[in-house]
Amino acid sequence: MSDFSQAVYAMVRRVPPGRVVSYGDVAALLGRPRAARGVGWALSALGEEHDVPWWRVIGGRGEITLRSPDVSPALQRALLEAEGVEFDAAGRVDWAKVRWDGES
DNA sequence: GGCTTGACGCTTA
DNA sequence: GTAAGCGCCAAGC
Repeated sequence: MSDFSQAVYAMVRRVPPGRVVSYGDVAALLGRPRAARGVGWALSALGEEHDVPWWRVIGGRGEITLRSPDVSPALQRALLEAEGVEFDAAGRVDWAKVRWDGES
């Protein structure tokens, strides 16, 4: 496991319930503003054994963007809704409201 | 060391 | 507002 992936997991673990962050934001917090793809790759590499709330990481527009067959967008939406994150008719969250800026 | 793939993002048309 | 293209970074082969 590379330092970058480890840093990604550590950062995601810091995301409090009811808040979400974009791949680009996580990358930016790690010092790589353009490494959104790298963040996505790291999360896609997550195994069964982990305590990383990956569902709190969504696309830059506040919309869920998944590619993994093991996880459906509906599941991620359900997990977020369970934490108090509301979705609008377009399937997007109240970005300005639930966006985590890196502070506890 | 170089090419390909992928949970992304921004710019331009 | 939607669609397509280019650029970004990390990991696997």
